[in-house]
Amino acid sequence: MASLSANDYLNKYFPQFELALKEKLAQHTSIKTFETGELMMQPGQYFRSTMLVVEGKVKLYRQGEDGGEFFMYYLEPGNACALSLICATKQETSEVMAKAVEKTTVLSIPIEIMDDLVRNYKTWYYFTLETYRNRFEELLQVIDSVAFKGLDERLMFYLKKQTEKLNTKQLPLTHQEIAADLNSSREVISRLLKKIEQRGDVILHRNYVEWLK
Amino acid sequence: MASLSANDYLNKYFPQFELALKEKLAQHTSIKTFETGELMMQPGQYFRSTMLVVEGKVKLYRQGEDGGEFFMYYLEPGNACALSLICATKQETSEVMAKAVEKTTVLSIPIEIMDDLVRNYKTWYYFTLETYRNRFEELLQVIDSVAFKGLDERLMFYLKKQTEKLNTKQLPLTHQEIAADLNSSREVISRLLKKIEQRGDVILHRNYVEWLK
DNA sequence: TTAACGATGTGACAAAAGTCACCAATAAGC
DNA sequence: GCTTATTGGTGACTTTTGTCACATCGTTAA
Repeated sequence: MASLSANDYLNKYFPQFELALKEKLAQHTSIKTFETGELMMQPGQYFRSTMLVVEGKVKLYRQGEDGGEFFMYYLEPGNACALSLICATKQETSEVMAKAVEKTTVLSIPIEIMDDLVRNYKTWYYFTLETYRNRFEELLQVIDSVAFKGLDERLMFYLKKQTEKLNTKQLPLTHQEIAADLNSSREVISRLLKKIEQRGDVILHRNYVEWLK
Repeated sequence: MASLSANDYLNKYFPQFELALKEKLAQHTSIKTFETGELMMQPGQYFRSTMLVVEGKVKLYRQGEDGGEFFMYYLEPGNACALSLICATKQETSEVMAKAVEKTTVLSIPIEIMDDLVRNYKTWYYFTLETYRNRFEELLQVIDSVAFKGLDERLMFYLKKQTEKLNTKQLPLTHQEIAADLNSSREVISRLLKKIEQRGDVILHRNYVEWLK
């Protein structure tokens, strides 16, 4: 992966930004990278900047008191972290975990210019609204699946979302990892996957699950 | 309840708004009322305006495909509907149900002036951020309780929240209503309440539950 | 007063999900 | 090669939650 400038990234992943906004951002952002597996955000942490993802993939999840995890959604190039937008502006702490699941590059925008951005750049304002809205809707979907559906349906929903986001039908997930994301147990997931395999919707392999739909 | 003007309401429930903003809003908002039980928002509906709650109480909940309900949170005087803020601006449809649980009055702000507001009134901009943030956090709490906790703990969490929001320890809720809000069944809730009563945390009465903590 | 209705209590059973114990297959390191 | 760790499969059992059937108790309306 060649090393791009902030400007290159903005043109590639944020083409909707008006020219003046891109120039402004190029001047004031710094580029940061995170290694695979690195924690980018955790409860209690303060933000001095907000982040635009431009390479890699970030997994957002909630952590329970008992240490259990609960997957919410991924951020990809072109996305911003809604929470960092809010928390940076308000100087409050975040409530979720964010982990780089691939080598990830972000543009880091200092909070000092956030006021200026939202006030003077219409495309930025719309971008933040869009971001809030999308994350809100993702959360609503998550709530739906937990509130109204059994684990079998949630598993299907999860696998479907993974194929979309990971952009492959060979999902590189162990049963243990799936169980963690859904806050369930490995045995239960194994059994449900078997059922789904017998229905013909997936084929199980070692270390990956093949989605057939 | 005496009939107040938009200006009165703004001074009472939105004192943090700068003077110029209050004047602007007073000029452009209309006052709407909803009767107890009236639906204010439902999936698929478009918004031509956003709403500031100034009297009453609004219940926001998600509706499942099978018709089941799932309570998310209440809006009270001084709150805005985060979704109407987003949806009005973006001209997209909402995804949740909102119902007035008391006679409710709102200030209705036409979308035409939203751009102006966020751009030229700093206190408005902060207010919207605060609104997003609060709703986001409430959703995260809801997710937590469903993802990590059993029905007994969720029930406790629910009752506690109700005492805070309804501002009374005599919760005017039937077991049936509680079951609906938690998307469970009446018998299960009755049994769990009995257990909680035996622990000494509540006393059960006909048509209401007394919270003792 | 009485019939009807809504709210609640409860036992019996079913279904879903979690837990425990253990085994088998594969991969990785030495 | 052998050993070990990881991954996945499975049966037996428990706990939690949902469902069904029915009883009881107040309240309300005719």
